Amino acid sequence: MKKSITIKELSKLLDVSISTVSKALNDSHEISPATKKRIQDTAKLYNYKPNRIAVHLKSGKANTIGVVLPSIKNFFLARALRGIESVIAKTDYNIIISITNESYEKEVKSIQTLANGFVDAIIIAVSEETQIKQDFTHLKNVQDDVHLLMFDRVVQSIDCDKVVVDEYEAIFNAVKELQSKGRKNIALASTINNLSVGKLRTKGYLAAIEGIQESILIEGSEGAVENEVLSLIEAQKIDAIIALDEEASLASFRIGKKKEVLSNGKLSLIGYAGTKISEHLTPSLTTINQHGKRVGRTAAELLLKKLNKPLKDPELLTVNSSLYVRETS
Amino acid sequence: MKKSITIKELSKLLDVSISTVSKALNDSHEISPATKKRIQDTAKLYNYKPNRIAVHLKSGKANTIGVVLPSIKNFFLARALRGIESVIAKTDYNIIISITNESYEKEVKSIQTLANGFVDAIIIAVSEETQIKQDFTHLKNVQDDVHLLMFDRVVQSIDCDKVVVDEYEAIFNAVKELQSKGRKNIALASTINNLSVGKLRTKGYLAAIEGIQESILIEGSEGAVENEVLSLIEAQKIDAIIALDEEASLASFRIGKKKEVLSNGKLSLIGYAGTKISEHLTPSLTTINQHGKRVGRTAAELLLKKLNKPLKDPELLTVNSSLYVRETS
DNA sequence: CTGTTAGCGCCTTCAC
DNA sequence: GTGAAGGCGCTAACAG
Repeated sequence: MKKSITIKELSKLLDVSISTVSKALNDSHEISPATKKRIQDTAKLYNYKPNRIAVHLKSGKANTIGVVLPSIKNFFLARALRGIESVIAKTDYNIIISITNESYEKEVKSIQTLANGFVDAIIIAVSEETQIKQDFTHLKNVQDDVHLLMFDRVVQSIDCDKVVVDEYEAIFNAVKELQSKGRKNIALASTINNLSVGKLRTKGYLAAIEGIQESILIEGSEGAVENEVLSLIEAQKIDAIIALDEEASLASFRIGKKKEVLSNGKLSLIGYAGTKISEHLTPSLTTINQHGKRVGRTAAELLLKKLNKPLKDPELLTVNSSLYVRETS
Repeated sequence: MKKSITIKELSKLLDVSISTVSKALNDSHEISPATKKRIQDTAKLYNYKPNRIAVHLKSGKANTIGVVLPSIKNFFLARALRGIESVIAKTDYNIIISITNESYEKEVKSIQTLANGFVDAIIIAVSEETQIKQDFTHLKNVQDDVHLLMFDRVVQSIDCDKVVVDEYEAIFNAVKELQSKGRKNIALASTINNLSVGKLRTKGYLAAIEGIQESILIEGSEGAVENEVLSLIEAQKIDAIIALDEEASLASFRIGKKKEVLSNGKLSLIGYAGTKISEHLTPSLTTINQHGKRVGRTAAELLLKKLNKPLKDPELLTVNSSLYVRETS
């Protein structure tokens, strides 16, 4: 930790002015080739690197994009992150990630850390706690400082660019698919009824069963879902489950497997889960795939576009999901 | 994006000096309660927030720790990250994460982004490509600017704080465990023979079979491992596999399952994989658990300690892993 | 109690 | 072709 050399020190060393060094290092035409070389050489020798903080303060541009995620355990968010990265990597922007662990407080802190100078723009998927609390002032305020883009977990009342998934339609279609196969008692299992996306999916389910069957809602913690699924199966009240998230999907799967109704066609199960685990389950799990990577790419591309011409109105882009039919349906 | 208000603007607005505003906002005792309130009130009104970049440039302290990870798909690294966060969250440091996707180039870029002013310290697990390339100059140089701590994927030749897992012993013990159960033809499957940790694990394996059996090394891509496992099983050349990473574990699992040797005791399998998937496999997978979260916590705690008194010599801490015996062994 | 000044590291007119 | 000066937003002596 001997601290990098500065332009000032370099100027003293070479007995030239600070501005000469600066210009030489920026390859200005105002400096003679001779001194330019002399300066650049010693700069290299001393391993000079411009202090980004100073450059940033001076230029007012961070050249950095902040990505705020509630979790990275979440396979969808992890894929979305990769999508974002794959796009940003081709530009001269840097990416900085902050994880909120679904906490409101951490989200506020993250946003403030990033916004006040660190980054030019923020891509965020709002945390669960924030969506429960319904307090979005930190998100509103941050728009003063940086360009804001939300994806997946989106706040309606905030006017900014957004990229979402066709939650409603995806579930609606999945239910229709089950119905077309003769399923008449389709339950919905969810541990994410606090999330905007969870609510949208539930609406899609309700719309699809409208006039066909009564709704069977299984909501709560992973354990609660397990218990309720168990009693519903034992009472033979259901012949299919749509699970809205990985926890609910695996909980339903475990019970279905234990009760031996998954392989013999007594119970269909469509869930949300990562490809790897879905394929390795026995029987393998039919899932709704939200194309996280594409969502991330779309978000990053939209952001870059807006960063270039910030004038335009906010946009809302939707990425369609698709059903990956495997053995449980 | 109307740009946050600055102290200067505030001072003009209130017709006091810049430093008075600064002091008032920092709750200095030098300022009279009356003006202090007046200033703080209008600051709040205009939603003033200090520009962190300027504070940072001034103080020379970023109050931020950078975490550089090769991947977040990797369950161990994801858990380690959570461990790091859980410790840092209790301090007033912020965390900033950068993902290298196992790329040397991205690692260099990440380090440079972070080091030149952004952060006070860097916690890194080196990327695969870097370990193949064996070019560590960027890591050596960065030590001029920030405190460096490596974990898991560690570079021997660099003198810094390190937190590692007992790779050698863990495998050694796992092999001994298999041998004690009568296994005589234990193969090693790995897609990570490029990594330092992979090499260490292989050494542990070789030491454990020394004088007992010939080594059976299955190395390469996930597909290559699949093929080789298949032919070894068909030739009845092996009765156990130790797989060094999730890909090799799942590849071995798939083949073992397909050939129906996993449930009837013909083939034992010990792997590395996340708890969730390991438990959901049928049969469930015996794994070596490296306690990623504890590794992360240990790393963060060590770093904080060093950040307080930077004088002391680098330390090397080891976190022991444990065997989670499930159905495949 | 309030204000002036200097400076963090860099870049950028504007003089010379 | 080179250098001096000012300023990005903020803090911290030091004066008053």
